[in-house]
Amino acid sequence: MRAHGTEGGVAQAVFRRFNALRPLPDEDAAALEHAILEGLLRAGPGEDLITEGDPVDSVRIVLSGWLFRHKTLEDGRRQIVNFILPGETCDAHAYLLSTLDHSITTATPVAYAEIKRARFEQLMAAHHALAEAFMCETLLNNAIQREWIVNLGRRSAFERVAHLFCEIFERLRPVGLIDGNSCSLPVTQTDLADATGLSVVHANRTIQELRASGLIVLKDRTLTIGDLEALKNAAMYSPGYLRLYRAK
Amino acid sequence: MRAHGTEGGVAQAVFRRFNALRPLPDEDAAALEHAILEGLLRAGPGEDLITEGDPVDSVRIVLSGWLFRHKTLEDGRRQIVNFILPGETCDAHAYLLSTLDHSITTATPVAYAEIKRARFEQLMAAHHALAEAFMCETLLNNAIQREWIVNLGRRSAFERVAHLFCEIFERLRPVGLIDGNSCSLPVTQTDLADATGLSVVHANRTIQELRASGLIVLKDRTLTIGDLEALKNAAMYSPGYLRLYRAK
DNA sequence: CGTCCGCTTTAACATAAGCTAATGGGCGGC
DNA sequence: GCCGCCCATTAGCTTATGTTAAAGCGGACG
Repeated sequence: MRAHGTEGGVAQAVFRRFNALRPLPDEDAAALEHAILEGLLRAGPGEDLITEGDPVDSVRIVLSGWLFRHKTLEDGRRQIVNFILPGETCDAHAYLLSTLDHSITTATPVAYAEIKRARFEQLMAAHHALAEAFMCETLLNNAIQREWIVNLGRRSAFERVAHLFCEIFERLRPVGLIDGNSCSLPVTQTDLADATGLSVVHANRTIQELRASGLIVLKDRTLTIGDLEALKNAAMYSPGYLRLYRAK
Repeated sequence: MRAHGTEGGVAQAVFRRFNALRPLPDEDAAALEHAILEGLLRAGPGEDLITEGDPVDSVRIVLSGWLFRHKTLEDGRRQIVNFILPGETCDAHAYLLSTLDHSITTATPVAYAEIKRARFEQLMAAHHALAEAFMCETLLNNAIQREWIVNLGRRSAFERVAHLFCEIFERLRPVGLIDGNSCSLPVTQTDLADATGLSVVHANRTIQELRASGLIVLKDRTLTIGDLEALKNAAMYSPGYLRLYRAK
């Protein structure tokens, strides 16, 4: 399994992430941890956590495993709209709009915590820094989605896939899920195609191209990036939008 | 929400919009109106309100006019990431992340209100419903951006442009800016191309196609949609993500 | 009252990416 | 140990969209 570095309980990824995004006072962190421990759940791979149009009345925080948000057109065309990585929150505040406009499906086995709306709101009211941190989580998610729009609208297939790999790598870094220059990439090429707006065939061609140019190794669901700067250049990746600074 | 938005105050669009999205108690509406009136500003067309990387320390609410959010790659490729229409908020809470990850530029003359961070936070603290309403504003913006990702990733040029037109029409409706089956569309075809991830030439071809199929008339910056249902079908538009219900 | 300029439109050609289909490889079930 | 299934890969062909270039068009302005 993954070597998680320092000991830190099931919610370690969550706190590493908040630490990189917006550090929490001890007291607030403790309150959140408490709430998380109350609502631990698990899901297998390929499970729908929530489906487009479903009512939302809780907040889910991912402790381990990958999920993705996606929407599907009537005729079956599917677009993955974001990945949800360990430490990230599925739908902070989403209950305010009653229903979700997209579906969330697990890519791997997932451990997560479910906090009911009332409990969550009580927590936010009592802990201002926590409320701000979750707000930041939502804003960051927003920023990532904007970058995806740029990716789909203005980057070539090659750049798109390269960009996605850079982003995932940088998002896994603060939660301690990269190992040297490698990280796990537990999704199929079909998923990558649906995330980059490409056909599976072309996604595969593009990955071959990335391999051929020596920028990546992708084998056994493990991504290795020899020269991250080179990959970022190839992707026209401009740092900053992720705002995950204080990471160690 | 009695007097606010019903008569022609400057902030009418704002209150109509909140009324459709998440109605405000009179008291909260009054407090917001007060804050808006304190910070009235204007900008000409083609002005950058804020540029990628700039620090943010206020919230801007658009009273009239169009703007767009955009990001530009090093080599000049530009992607419009969203339009900001009358009644919408530029960057609620964005100050939490210190700087903005994209630029905001006016497409037309714009009237807006600027509320300083401290003032805004004080307002949110004192008026819970207002805080929730702005939260909804952010969430809705998020939902729109997800739909744009689907648009760019999985819809054809024809569907994309059709979809954008449907969305704009539906977003203008609750603020009272549609007139029968027409609305203003004060942007160039270059802008439409940058919003749909197309080249200008192809955007133009696509608009011709939409005209030829009788779905739209676009002339003098005015968009007319003869049969909105037909256009929605052509666009594979699925309602719901906008959540602008209670509109009259 | 002509010229410049920004925007739209058209044309001709180039190419990135889609589609269909077939093959191969690994792995679990029987 | 063989079968079937999911996933990755390759090939061959089609097409949607990009690119470059040039022309039309109306308004602003001197």
